[in-house]
Amino acid sequence: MQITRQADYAVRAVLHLAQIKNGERAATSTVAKEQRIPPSFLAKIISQLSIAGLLHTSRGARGGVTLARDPKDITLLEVVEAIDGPIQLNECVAEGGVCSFDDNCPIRDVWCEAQDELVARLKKTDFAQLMAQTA
Amino acid sequence: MQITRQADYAVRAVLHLAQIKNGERAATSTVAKEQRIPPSFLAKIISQLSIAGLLHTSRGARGGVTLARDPKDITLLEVVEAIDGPIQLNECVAEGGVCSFDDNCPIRDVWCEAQDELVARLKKTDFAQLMAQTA
DNA sequence: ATCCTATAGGACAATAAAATAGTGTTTAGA
DNA sequence: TCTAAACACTATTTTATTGTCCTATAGGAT
Repeated sequence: MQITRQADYAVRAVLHLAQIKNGERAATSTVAKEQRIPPSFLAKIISQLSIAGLLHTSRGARGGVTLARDPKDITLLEVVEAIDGPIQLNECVAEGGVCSFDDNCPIRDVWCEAQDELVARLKKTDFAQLMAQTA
Repeated sequence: MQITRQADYAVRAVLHLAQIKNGERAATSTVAKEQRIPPSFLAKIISQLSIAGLLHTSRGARGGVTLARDPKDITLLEVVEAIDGPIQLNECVAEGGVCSFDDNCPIRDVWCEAQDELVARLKKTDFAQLMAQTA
């Protein structure tokens, strides 16, 4: 019942990028150092975030990473789900509906509700808000 | 970001016991069969729930398991935490405060809030409520 | 007393997932 | 063209999860 280290790193990395003025590029290695993330681990995370369309990367000398959108248009939920996949508090709470019990299983219901609440909260939290709190 | 199978099994087992009239004892093997839980796995789960004080066990012939309290006095949170340990959405959200960053880390804050909300919901859900929904 | 049944609990196996390291390739700016 | 940086793999290490199995032990019932 915890997000992975990867997702936490991803959130910190995105917040770091959001805090750079003028949307300048930052090297993965720099982000890694400042956020204390194992560099080669962060590389993979950056890659996934890029595939998810959350940030742009550019290769070559003076290359680096930037946010693909305005911080206020990136939600915590997007970043977490890009890394950890969709949030699912219990196995039976899935699209396919793998629950082998009743359709009106009370256990499934309560997890669905709790999950919806959590997802809603993460969805309404964007990175502009997170930045504001630091200052 | 998911409760373990163990915790899910525990919840189903407790709900099963709650549904037995007159608080009669049920054998672990019976519960296992009806809830489709691997029997020897359930034995260990039952043991943990017993240590946590959520249910009473009695050995010997015609022994079995009963709830230690009224279903309405057992919360979903208690059962889940008895098995999975305290709910912690992110590593930095812990008692010791292992977060190596600022005290006012915005990331930590948002996870704390989301976690509090989730915990509150699980705490206010008791097994009498869950039973009511089945009927 | 002595069966018989059911919990208690430890050892251990099989996956699975998470976290990290490493290595070479490709790209593009200076 | 040299170099810095992302990219794409692969491998390794560690830890958690999900079980199984086996033996001990307690306690009713006869």
